[in-house]
Amino acid sequence: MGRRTAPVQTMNHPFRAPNDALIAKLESVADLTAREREALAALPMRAQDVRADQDIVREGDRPSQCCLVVEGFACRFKFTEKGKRQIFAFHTPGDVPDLLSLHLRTMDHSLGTVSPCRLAFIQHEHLRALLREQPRLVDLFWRDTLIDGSIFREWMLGIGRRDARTRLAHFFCEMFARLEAVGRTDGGRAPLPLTQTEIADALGLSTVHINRVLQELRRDGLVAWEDAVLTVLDPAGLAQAGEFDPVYLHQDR
Amino acid sequence: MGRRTAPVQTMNHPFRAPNDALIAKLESVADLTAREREALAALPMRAQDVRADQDIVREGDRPSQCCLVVEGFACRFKFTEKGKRQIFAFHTPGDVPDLLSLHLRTMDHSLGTVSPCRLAFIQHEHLRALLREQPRLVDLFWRDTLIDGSIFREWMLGIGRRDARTRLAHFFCEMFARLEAVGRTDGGRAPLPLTQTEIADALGLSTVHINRVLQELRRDGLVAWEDAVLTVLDPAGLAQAGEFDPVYLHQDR
DNA sequence: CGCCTATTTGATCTGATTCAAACAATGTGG
DNA sequence: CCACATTGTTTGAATCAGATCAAATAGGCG
Repeated sequence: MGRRTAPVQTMNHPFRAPNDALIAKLESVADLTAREREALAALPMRAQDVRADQDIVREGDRPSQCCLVVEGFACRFKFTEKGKRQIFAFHTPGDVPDLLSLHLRTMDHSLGTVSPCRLAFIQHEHLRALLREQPRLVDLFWRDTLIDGSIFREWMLGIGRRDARTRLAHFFCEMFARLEAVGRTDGGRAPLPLTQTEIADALGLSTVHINRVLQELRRDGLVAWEDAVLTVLDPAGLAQAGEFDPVYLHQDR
Repeated sequence: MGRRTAPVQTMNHPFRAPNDALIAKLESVADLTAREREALAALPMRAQDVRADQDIVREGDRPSQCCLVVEGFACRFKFTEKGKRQIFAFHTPGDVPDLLSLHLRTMDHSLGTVSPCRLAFIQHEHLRALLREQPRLVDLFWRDTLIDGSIFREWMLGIGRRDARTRLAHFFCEMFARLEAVGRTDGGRAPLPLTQTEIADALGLSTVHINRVLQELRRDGLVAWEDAVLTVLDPAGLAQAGEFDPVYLHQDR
């Protein structure tokens, strides 16, 4: 249904420089000093538009740069030997999904676009220089890595121990909460330019089953989701259906 | 079968001071300078023996200290609202499973012992002082967090997309590889003081099913596992059965 | 118009769960 | 030292959530 038609721009916030996306994200995590903001604004990066479904970095690669998502949605994933895909995370503007390549030589999974994206690439050397100059940013990035891990655990809990309906409801809650935290929502609406197959691969289910469960959530008046836009119709009901408790997102600081 | 009988000591390596467990772990990750080693040896910590199945930190807690595993096995877990448990990780000597509490105020999951353990508690303030004094250690710990995340992703892939037999074989491979990396194996043997229920909770399966699949792996001559000791009888066969590729453990440096 | 991708529906199958009970090993108190 | 409780493992039978297979529908787009 035309999800690929979704423009690079993901609902409001047209950033001038790609650096602004990173600064905004970090400011949602902690207060930045003027000096830190300056240093981040001066961080050299090369912006590039990429269409949907393109690999950015592949399992086994040894990158010398990191990738900042400026606009659009990206995801991290890996295939089973039998060819089944598991998506580990969806990433939104301001995220640096492969920050790990700064400390882990070889990629243990792949990174790709899900919607058309504007990306910005940052050389490791520049990132290292920045962190040497502004050591407190190390703590911020480290903290971000920790939150990343917390989200992985929550997904694991869902995949391992919750039924399909709960999992999907929880997923919608999480995506909405995360997008809200970076100012990408509009009332009860949030951009969600994904296919049902991608959600299935993220939740460890089949596309067919996602479809059926999705109809259930719609029928129960909890959500609407069309034209790449998720609308949460009944926040409390959805949270209850998804056993959603946002503590694990650590948005408090 | 008497796993609770397992002594606090987990196969060789009786550490003198608890600090040595931490130093040994970090040295398996990177070379330490003499100064770093000294600083780590001087890190104040309070050792304590704890019996099996005890909670150390609970979801919702706001710890002011971290916990180092000196001997024994610990695990991190969380319950579903319906009371189902998912275990996210097993931790072995040298690990600091709740290092995240240094940067995330409230625990989003619990930490407990699985076997009798010797633990050592380190006040956040002391850890912070150490990292201020030896900034390179921040990178080591951050790297450790990243590897933690990588392991979470691999578990997610298994739970979401691999069948029970593959999952269990993979699990045995991983535990063996990790224990080997910290010098806790003896030929093809490694301590594994877990119950089938704990493995089930880690792999998102039922105890009954773990039992049946385990019998399969035994019948096929891939592993033996008795008296809390895992014996890998056919490393290549087990790795193949588990689709095991250790890249994600990032043991190379 | 015709192609491609995504969604939807129906029918069937199966890996894994659940329930229930037996069995085995260890530890405990009298 | 035995009776008994406790915890963990094993087995069998019934059931089910979700997968798989197959095909129809529906938009968007060159």
